[in-house]
Amino acid sequence: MGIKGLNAIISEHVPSAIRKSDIKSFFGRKVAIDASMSLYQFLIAVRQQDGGQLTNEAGETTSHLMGMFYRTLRMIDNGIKPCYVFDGKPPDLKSHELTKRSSRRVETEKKLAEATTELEKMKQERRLVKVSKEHNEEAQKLLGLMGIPYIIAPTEAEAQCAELAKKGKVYAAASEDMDTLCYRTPFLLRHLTFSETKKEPIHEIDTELVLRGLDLTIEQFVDLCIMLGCDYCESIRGVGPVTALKLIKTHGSIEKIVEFIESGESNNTKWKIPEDWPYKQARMLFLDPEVIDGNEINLKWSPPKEKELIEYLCDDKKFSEERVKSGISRLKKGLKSGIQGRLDGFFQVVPKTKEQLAAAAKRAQENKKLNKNKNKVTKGRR
DNA sequence: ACTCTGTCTCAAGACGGG
DNA sequence: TTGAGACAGAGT
DNA sequence: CCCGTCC
Repeated sequence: MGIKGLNAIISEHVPSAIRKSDIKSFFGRKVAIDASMSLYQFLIAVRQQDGGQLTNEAGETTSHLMGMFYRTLRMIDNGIKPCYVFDGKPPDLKSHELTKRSSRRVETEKKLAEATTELEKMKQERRLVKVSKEHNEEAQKLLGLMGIPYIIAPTEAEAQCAELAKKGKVYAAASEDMDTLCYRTPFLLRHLTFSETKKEPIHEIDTELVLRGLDLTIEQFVDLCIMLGCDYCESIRGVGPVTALKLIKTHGSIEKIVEFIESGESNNTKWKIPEDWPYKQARMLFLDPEVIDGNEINLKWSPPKEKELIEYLCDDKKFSEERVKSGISRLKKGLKSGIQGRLDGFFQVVPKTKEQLAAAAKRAQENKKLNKNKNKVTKGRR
């Protein structure tokens, strides 16, 4: 999941592509969210003292519903209209990664069985967390009752989120996952959820500014990400972020880099290109992912189905009726104020004038130089 | 001196009462 | 699981 | 802010 060290590269080389802002500045915006990723976080994080998940009387897990319900409310309160995107089938290339993960699971299961202390059991249990079909379906049911739209992506949710943003159906993709940039989402929002309450402001990453700032085409950027390390294939051992960027800059593509290394010109014997390296397929998964055409998608935010929502959450899942009812009124209120929401699409399709883009790129370049000069700066805290 | 690797750590949600 | 940050150690 | 509760 994600691209290793990409965040660090962007912060260092193109800090101006990351705009930091308050959640309020997204009022009226629509955003696409990777649902499966959220569910995973909730399942891991929403726990009780004893480390167990929240459940109803029948012992069915409710952590994911809890998280999804309140996080969604929180966004609605702030005038943000979320659309959730669920993962479809993972692409074949990911199966290597996935089998690795499942063999790790088997080991963890063994350790769990052998675990003696409660603490040890808890630790292993957390590692075993997986988003099941049921979790996904329950979350979809919840969203349906809340009147929040969702989409089931053909493959990767991130790719579909980016597609929605590209076609102006939403303003941005909201995710912690940097690989959303590889799908060329106009904007990526990080920390959208835990701003306000927590420390960090929301980071809004502008993909075009990243490309211009690094002076790479999208193809080169994707190649860079593959070399940094992605989910789809190996990277070249011994080549870290610094070298990867240098190589892409001087050679322009992985093809050329492979040629360069194999020809021996690099007078560097240690770098080993992975065998049968499927970087071309990986590249295509980023450049041309399987998605539903955004133009065919019509996102609708509807009033909540009050009675059924109470039945589902309170009767079935044992949520507090008082809280759910208050949630319902928050939903209705948020929906009303959202009617005159911003027209995300309009400004996206014809994004910025050339002048604006050029000015922004220039700023990025200048920033880059500045940053280079003050080597070893203490990381800005706040 | 620089870069990369490996190993360690920690936290991960949302909310509110005190 | 991820990601980040910190740090040690090895290779160039 | 800390720390317990939510289910």
